[in-house]
Amino acid sequence: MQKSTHGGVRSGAGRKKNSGSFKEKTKVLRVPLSLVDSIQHSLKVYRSQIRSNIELLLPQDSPKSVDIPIFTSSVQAGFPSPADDHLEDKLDLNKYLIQHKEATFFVRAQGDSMLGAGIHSGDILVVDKSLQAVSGKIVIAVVDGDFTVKRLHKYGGKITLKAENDAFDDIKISSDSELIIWGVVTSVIHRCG
Amino acid sequence: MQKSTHGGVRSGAGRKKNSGSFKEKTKVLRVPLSLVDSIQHSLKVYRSQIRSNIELLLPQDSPKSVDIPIFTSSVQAGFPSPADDHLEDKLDLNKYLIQHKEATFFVRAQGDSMLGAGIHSGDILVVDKSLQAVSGKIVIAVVDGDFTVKRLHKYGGKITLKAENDAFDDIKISSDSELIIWGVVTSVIHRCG
DNA sequence: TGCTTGAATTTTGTTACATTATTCAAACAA
DNA sequence: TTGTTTGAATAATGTAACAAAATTCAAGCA
Repeated sequence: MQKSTHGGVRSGAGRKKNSGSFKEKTKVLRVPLSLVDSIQHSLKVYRSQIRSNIELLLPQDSPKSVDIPIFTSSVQAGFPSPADDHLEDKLDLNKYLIQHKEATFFVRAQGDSMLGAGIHSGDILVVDKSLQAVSGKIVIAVVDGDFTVKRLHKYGGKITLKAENDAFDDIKISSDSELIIWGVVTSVIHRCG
Repeated sequence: MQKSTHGGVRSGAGRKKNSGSFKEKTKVLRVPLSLVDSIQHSLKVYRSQIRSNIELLLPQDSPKSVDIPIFTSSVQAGFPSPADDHLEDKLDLNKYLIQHKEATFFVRAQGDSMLGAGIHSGDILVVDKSLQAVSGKIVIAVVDGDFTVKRLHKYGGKITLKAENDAFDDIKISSDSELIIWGVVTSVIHRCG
């Protein structure tokens, strides 16, 4: 039997640090069983964000603690509550664009698949996670782990994510693909420059 | 040296199952460092809920919009016809009491410290977690791990949780006590029995 | 009868471990 | 030379194991 000689010392080889799905160190935590599912759901979404290189901007107000909301609506364990001072009567834009501060995020759009809907690459999308994702809305969705912005169509029990650009294909949601509606796009901020 | 004879078999002794702070089994999960803080914050709140034996009722999720006719006129000559589909003068209690469905919870009040504000023990409180906890609001707060319902007072940088009943003392928030504003009470449902 | 004590048992935060995934240069083939 | 294959090196990741702390309660004591 010929011994392969591919072997030998390979200094410099090996997996790189922070090459995991979170791109950072991890830690083990003990949590109650009833929260396991929702935490894991959140981790899955979080992973997708990172994988898709999504730039997530939280509504200004919580400057330092970048709290990614952990628990989605069905869980009662609380969100961090920013019980700050009140500012009031200023900056109408926030009030105008944001209905649910706790559920609103800004996402920078990538790609041109939604040009027809006025969404250019680089635009900032105002996303409300608390809105019902009804047919016809433009949604941020996670399909099989990948983030995408499309218009949601539900018809006859079939779900389709439609691109608003002929150069892009629609995404038909088959029964074995995984769809997570992450939020509904309520506004688009496009900067001319 | 006298050997104490307290020892010996003690069948039946030992810590009881599910006597931990979650009152259920736990599991270890590996999570990214950047989420550790917010998860632990949520766990702390969750623990407080359990410790205080809070009865948490989530808004009914899909009860098909419970429309109850409003009797606006002083003359209630007959019931409005249910066939009178075309809405407008109908009130959906859910819609009326709940502004942010994702952020709204019902909590059953315990104790009489807020009698003056019309909150009786056993009442159901509608709590909106997305509202700003400004001075003067009745809030659900977690003070050093304990749930409580009080009126929030901020004055000159000092925070006080005021009971609405002379038999109860106010809670002054010192700098080393921990205050988490859990939500703002928007309505009280009192059942006459 | 009531208080003290420590054995029994569980919780809980952390470490250890085994398996999997990833990376890359040496070895090989063209 | 240039590209491809291979497996050693290294890190991620889910789970098991562990130790320390917390809790419970009956035996022993006053």
